[in-house]
Amino acid sequence: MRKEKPGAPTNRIIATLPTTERNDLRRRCKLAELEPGEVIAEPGQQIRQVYFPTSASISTIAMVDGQNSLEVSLVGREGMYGIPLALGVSVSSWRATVLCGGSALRMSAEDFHTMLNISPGLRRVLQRYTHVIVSQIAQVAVCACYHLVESRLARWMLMTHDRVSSDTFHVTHELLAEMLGVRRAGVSTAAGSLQTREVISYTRGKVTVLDRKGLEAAACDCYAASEKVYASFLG
Amino acid sequence: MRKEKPGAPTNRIIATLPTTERNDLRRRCKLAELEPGEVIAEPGQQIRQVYFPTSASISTIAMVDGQNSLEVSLVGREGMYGIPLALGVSVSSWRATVLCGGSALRMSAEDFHTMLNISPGLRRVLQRYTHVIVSQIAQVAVCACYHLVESRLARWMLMTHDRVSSDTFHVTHELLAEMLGVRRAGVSTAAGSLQTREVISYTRGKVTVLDRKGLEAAACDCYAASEKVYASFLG
DNA sequence: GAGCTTATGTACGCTTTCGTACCGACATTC
DNA sequence: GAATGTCGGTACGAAAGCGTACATAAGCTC
Repeated sequence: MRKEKPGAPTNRIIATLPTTERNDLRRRCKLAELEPGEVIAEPGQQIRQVYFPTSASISTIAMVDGQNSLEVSLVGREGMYGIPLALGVSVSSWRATVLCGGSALRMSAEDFHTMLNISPGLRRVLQRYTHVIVSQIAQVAVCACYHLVESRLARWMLMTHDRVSSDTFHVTHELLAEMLGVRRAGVSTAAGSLQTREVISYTRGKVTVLDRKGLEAAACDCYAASEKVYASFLG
Repeated sequence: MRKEKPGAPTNRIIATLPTTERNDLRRRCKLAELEPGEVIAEPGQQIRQVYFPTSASISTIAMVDGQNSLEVSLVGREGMYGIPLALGVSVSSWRATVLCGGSALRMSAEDFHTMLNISPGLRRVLQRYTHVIVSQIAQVAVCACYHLVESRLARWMLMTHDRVSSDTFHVTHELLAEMLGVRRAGVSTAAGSLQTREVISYTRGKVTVLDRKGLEAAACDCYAASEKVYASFLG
């Protein structure tokens, strides 16, 4: 395992662990460089690895009726991909893909089970993280049901902005449409509106957040609600 | 505790436990009669009791923007209300109300924690049940995003039909509208269409399922998907 | 720098649902 | 059996988003 430089990005789940358990876990991890678009899991397939992103972000997307889709959760360095394994389930319900490339600590399913057995701290933090994920998925449901595309887009931008620590990231309208469960043309219109107000700039898949406050104003309350849940249970 | 008659309705979570653990759990439960409309939990409040319905059904509803709402899960005798406690979280994110009156086994939060400590079988089945709930909430999100009111209504009817073992149950259009996240008038139209086709009959809050197959045909694939998840992990 | 691919902007008519309102039917209470 | 409250059917224009299509523009390959 490569040694991280001091001040290097860390995963916040791992950061909560007591030193011994953290070292046990790190020893079983490999540092992986994830490429955007890389598929980590497909619905119905076995989950063979868990991921603790340190700078990458991973999107989990439910597939619907063979053609539609909806992002149900977004994992950055605040979380982990592989929760079903912690619940005694080894198959993935959803597709998981790398959204923003970057690094992540990766561990085999076997080592993960070993860690769950020997690390009470890991069990505890993952229980709470599961609760956060449940809340977030419910928030996705509510948001998809009630809020306008533009607000939902702003929320998505904010969540990604929090998860990758850069004002710039890559994602096309096409991909956003798949995640938000709307038409590509709908994303273009909403993004155009945010651009006109100089809240973001957008060129060929490269988004830059220009005005974070403006973005927060454009988003629905779902963003604040989600952040509050995270802060309460994992802050 | 009242003794149940042989053949009396049982809770399916409890039914999976080995005899000793099941008896331990039963000893800590009281049989409660739940009235329709009774509020079991409010968002932000402590969860003081967990419920294992044996014939009642409990609806958990996320509140949005102070006026709107959406049902995120439906608990009948196949499940339990109180999952957050098993994840180390003691406050409820959602409102929980009794939908169809009936009986449930009720246990205090303290006893529930004791049971989690002494019963590996309970821990295991509740982990799997948590996974099922996560999948169902994601299905709600997808369904709210993509499917028509009439299909969603049919799905809801099917899920309730499965959970209370009777072809007749009580629920007003008003309440259905709150659960599906649509207008009351929208529910009336959709229900009217199902009535015209003699799939259900509806009079002043009393629904009767006349044609189960017809209802399945009217529902979206979300129903089948949810049932499949349940069968795989708790069947 | 020509040609191709990918990404974005924009337009059109159509469908669904929304917000709101009103009315009739039924149930309960006095 | 009259009054009151609840429940359900229906109507209307307005809004949002859909499916689709086409054009422009930016990057990539050769």
